[in-house]
Amino acid sequence: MPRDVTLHAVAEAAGVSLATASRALAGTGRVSAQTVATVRRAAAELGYRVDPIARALRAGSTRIVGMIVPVIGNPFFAQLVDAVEQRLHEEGFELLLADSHGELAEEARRLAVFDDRRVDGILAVPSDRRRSGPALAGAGSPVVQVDRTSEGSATDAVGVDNQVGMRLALEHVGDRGARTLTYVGADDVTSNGVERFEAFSGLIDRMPFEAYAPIRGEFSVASGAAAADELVGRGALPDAVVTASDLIAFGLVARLREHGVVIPRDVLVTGFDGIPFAEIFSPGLTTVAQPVDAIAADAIGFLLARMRGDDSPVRRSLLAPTLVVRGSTTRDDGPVGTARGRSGTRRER
Amino acid sequence: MPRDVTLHAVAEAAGVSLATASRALAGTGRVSAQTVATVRRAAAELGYRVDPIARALRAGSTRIVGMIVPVIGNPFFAQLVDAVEQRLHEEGFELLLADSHGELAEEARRLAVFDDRRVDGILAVPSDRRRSGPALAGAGSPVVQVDRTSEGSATDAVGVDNQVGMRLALEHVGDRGARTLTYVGADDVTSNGVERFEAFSGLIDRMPFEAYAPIRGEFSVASGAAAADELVGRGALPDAVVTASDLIAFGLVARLREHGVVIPRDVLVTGFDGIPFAEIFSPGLTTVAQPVDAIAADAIGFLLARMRGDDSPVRRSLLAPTLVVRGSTTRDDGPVGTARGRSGTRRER
DNA sequence: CTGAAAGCGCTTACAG
DNA sequence: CTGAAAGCGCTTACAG
Repeated sequence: MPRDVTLHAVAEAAGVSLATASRALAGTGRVSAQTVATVRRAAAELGYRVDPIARALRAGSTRIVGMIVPVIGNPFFAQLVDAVEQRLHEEGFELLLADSHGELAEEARRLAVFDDRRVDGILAVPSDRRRSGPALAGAGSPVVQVDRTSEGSATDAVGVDNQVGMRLALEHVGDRGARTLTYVGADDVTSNGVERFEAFSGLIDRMPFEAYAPIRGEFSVASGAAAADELVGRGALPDAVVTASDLIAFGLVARLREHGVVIPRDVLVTGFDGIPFAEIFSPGLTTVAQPVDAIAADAIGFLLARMRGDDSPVRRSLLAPTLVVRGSTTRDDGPVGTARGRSGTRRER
Repeated sequence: MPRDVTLHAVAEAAGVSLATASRALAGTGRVSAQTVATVRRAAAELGYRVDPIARALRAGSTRIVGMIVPVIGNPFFAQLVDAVEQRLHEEGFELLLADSHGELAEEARRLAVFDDRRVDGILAVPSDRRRSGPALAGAGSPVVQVDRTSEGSATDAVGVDNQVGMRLALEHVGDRGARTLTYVGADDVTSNGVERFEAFSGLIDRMPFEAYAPIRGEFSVASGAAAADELVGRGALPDAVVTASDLIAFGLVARLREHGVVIPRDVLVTGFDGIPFAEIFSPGLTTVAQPVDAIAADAIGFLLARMRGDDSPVRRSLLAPTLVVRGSTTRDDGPVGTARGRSGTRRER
């Protein structure tokens, strides 16, 4: 369908040329205040809205930002997309959303489409720490990596400070009396998988804990459930399990329950992310909550700056998370430890 | 940044005109097989990809579908967006996502942007049954309403069969021995709020239940929690609470627990939607699961047909949900009812 | 079957 | 400060 009211109509109504009308509306170039007023009035009366397609073809800017996430079905990414969409819209941009489903090839394909579509910028949650780099580096518009990073693509990045997060979780379970710990997290495919594990490992050496062999899989409920089986199979349970995501913690707790292990009575459990569901989970999940809105704001701030041509050195913003304490680490009968000693309670199903 | 390889370059390499190159690539018009092959080879060698912006300006089609949801943070909509994005991509379309945050004005604004952007079609989850109509009816491209419907906009619609869903829930709790029921759902602002309530009301008259006064708020955890307070305040609890969404059920169960009411021992509870979280909730939530993939597929099917010019009568597709039985309605000690009689167990906090 | 030309609706040097 | 003109990269009548 043809446009109803074009710039041509506005120019005609205002009695000026197409060029002047364009400049008056855009507020660019030297145009008399008088002319600007006349043109703007005409545009308003006619209900003129610039055609983004024509502008994009000519000016090269689409005012669209592409965002690619591993999977929108993960509540954490849903929260992130929500925050991003809102802020982007405030800035006058639209969001083109793509889901890589964690697949590298799909990710590359979607990034290529972003290029074809001439998005002005890209927000990417890379699917693979070591292999997402090339596709990101090859993008035709500025890229900001969000939540996760990949090697080999020197772009701005915004994410949570995993070091701080892990320390919060560890100090908390320590305060609650835990002495033996098991880490349940994700493998080395993602930066968060690596960083959270390394943060845990580094901190544990300087703290009065005994750490059992870590279990590493994926950021998923299923993976947490598998970890529960593994833990129970080992025999002695730790005082606490520190996980790398809320989904993992959910799966872990749910499966431990089936094994007859009661949280927090038998084991303390912490999550990571702070998704809304952690609050209504039973028991409420103590978790390291990410400042999602701040992450979105910073990421978009970086992206807008790059889009304006900012060529300052690449920067990485690490935002501090906060600990939200709930039932999964708090028991009515006070801190664990003294009462239970260092050996975990063994529960058979 | 200027395009690297344009149609012009392809035409030159193939030794044909721009027009012929365009037709050969599009597979439109009469072009000799020989020419088509030559042009396609040249395009492949040069790595040519059509510029969607230029094509859109000229041809009017963007191959972008806009989708507006009340809030992507709601796991049900996240699931829906996930399914839609996947299918749309299979069909060669991109997804422009907008979030109305349940506000009518925002919804209208986002729909206007979709028009400006010349999306080829719109998938909408209307925020208001009675007031979203005009904005939808005024859209410049085909619209399919998904999950919810609004009055006054005669568009295709796809959603779950609420009648079937409610019947599944009611028959199930009946089988489990419940005789007294309370409905906890959403108000009249959305079509699902109305339909689920009316389905409940209509069915209850023909079934051997005694229904207590319904409680209606929003499709949210907070609303479910408030309903729990209300229920407990009334004194006698029903044998079962049938809710209109999983989020409501979560809030309800979590708050009832704080009041000392144990599910399913004291009250059976059912949800609606079938979001992934229902499975790991404790107790697992028995819920009416929506066929999300089928809903997405149907919606996109309708939309594509309209985009192709199909002008058959407006149709509405109602997809049957299925019941997923979990712990919130199943107790080890068998059906309720006989043991507990018709009066609900009263629990004080 | 193929090509020359117009044109989608803007923006932006280039003149004046 | 303002206008005439070119052109972004395609598609599509219109001729032939």
